[in-house]
Amino acid sequence: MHSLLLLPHKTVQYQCMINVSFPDGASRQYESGVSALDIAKSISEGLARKVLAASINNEVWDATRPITSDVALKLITWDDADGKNTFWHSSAHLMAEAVEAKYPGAKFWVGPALEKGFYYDIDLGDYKLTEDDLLWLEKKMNELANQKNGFIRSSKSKADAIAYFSEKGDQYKLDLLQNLEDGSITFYTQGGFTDLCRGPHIPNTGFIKAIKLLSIAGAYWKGDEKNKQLTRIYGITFPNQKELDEYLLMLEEAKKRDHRKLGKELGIFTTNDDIGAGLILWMPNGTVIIEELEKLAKETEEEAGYKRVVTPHIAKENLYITSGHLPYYADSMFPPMDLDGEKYYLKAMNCPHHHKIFDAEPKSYRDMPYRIAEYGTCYRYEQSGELFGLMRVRCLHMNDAHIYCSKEQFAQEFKAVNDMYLKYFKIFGIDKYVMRLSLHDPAKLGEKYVNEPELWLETEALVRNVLIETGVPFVEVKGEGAFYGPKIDVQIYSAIGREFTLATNQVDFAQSRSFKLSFTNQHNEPEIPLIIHRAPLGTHERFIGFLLEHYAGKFPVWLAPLQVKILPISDKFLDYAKMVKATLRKKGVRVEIDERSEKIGKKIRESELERVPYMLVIGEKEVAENKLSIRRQGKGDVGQLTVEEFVHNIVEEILERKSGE
RNA sequence: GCCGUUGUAGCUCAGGGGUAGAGCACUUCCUUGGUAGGGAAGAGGUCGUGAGUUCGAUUCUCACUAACGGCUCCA
Repeated sequence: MHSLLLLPHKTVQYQCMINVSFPDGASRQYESGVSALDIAKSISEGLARKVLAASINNEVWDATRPITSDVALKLITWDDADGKNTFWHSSAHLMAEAVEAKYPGAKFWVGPALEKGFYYDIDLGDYKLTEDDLLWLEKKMNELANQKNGFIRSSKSKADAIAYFSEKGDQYKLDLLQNLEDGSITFYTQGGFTDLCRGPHIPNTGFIKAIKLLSIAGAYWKGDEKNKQLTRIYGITFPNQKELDEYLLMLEEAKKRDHRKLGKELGIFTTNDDIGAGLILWMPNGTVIIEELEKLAKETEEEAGYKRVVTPHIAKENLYITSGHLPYYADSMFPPMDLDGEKYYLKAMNCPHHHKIFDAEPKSYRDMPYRIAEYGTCYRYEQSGELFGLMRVRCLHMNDAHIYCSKEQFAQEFKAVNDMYLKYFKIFGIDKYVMRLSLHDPAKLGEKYVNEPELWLETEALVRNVLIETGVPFVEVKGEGAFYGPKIDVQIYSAIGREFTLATNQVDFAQSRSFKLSFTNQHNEPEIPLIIHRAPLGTHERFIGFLLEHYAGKFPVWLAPLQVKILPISDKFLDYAKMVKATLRKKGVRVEIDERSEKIGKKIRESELERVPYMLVIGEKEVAENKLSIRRQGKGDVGQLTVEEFVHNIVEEILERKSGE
């Protein structure tokens, strides 16, 4: 279809040959003006059918774009990230074409590819898009895809482009054009739709074989909430129906381990309209997990030389003026209670309270590092639309601690904290996370970040070094630091793919000064301490939300709300069951008996669904042999043990906090 | 907070201008059964809250509230 010989304008280039080298080191000669797709065809038709784009000297190009100089070429298919990217971005154009067909006059902002799928932000005027419209659009997209329309690239001068969109009255594309340089402006047309676009695109729409439009959302133009809200349509496409089906199935599976669903099913937490949005009621099963986590934290922190403190949930306004939180975060705090002319705030963080404890008694270098820890209850007035299950709430219990140390002690202390994180992650088997070194944004000094450019750079270097020494891979992100210093954030993803900070380890070079904190050093001089804010287990809310999804509700034995369920086959064996229960209870094991007169099959089914790690089946045989039939959740019958053996095993499993896998 | 969707029994959901239904769970009875649902009967709902339209609203309209999908935000 795109045979070189059928393109007469290329005949002038016939004499000129170019050298194309391939990833395997081979190279071949082609006529100048050849496209990557032509080259693929010259290798095999089958390959050509799979080529979505091409990497030309490490730049992704349209597979159909003529190549006129010596290049290093790599053909890009669906198996490459760039291939999917090109495919999904092209799908966004296809969707835009369908949208324009239904709503002539729709104005388009941007339509990028995502990690999974794509979206397009569109101004539909007063029209409100419905779910039914999505079905119509899907159908239209399939129809347009079947037309196998090529994505045709063309260049335009900036003046022409401006004229084109001025006539269309498209202020969005005109805005995009402002930042583009003349000579680099390209348009792509497929079928009846033309869009300003840098590309690249797949050869034609026919590659898109399976289409699903997922959701409609509002999105502020340019991500600024002061701007108009555009309509955003999310979708995903695949080169075949099978992959789409698999993807949709995977989405459904992910929803099954959503912590909100599991939290309800397993009796972990609830909320109530009369109490308020984002205010979590921990039910008995959730409370067991909270207490186990606190036990772990207390043991770990005690061993690491922390002392525990307890502080009230409210404080006077002046505290937050001193801390500097109020000007930055007043909107995120519950409004103050005004009492006798004095304003009291619910605390949104524990730091200022802890600073006052540090300051309560004079400190010398002998007291340093001074480490104080608290599972502190904080209240944050998150905007209503931001609340999300356990992950984003208005009352949270933070695994907080503050370490006050000298500059010399800092690196060691910071590293010890980092090591504590890694220790925890090993216990929980957490491996899918990203360590993020969150830095300040120099452009926002004095606005979002305390105006101490040198201290920023100095502490950022200290933190970076700790990360390098630890050997954990990390990414650096500007503009994510706290207002008082850089930090390491541990980023995780919820079952439905949302990103959250699970834990955080922060440096603070500012608040010591605000609070006039100091200690007397070896030279009998006052010295300002550095402060480390750390929360390796984050908050109970977010951490347990994460754990629910991480374990899909199947907690390891030490965390499981109910660890053992005894299932007598009939009530004739209740006495033996009660004896076993008492033995386990004495060892601190959380155990219950299912005394109902139900069949064993039903008792097993329900215990399995409750995710009880161990089920003990007791019948005539067990009583006669003084044994237990053990069933492990998810694994079925695992054989018989004596009561003593089982107790020994489970106690060890709990004490060592074994992962159970 | 913004855009959109939703709110019916403890849970999952059907229904619809004439005050409501299923399955599971629950209670009682029968059943005493060996590794993922034994049988029967019963009880349970101001249809999220408030107002409006109507002879009549759970159903239509509006406001509020909460949840959900996003955006923005996230100490």
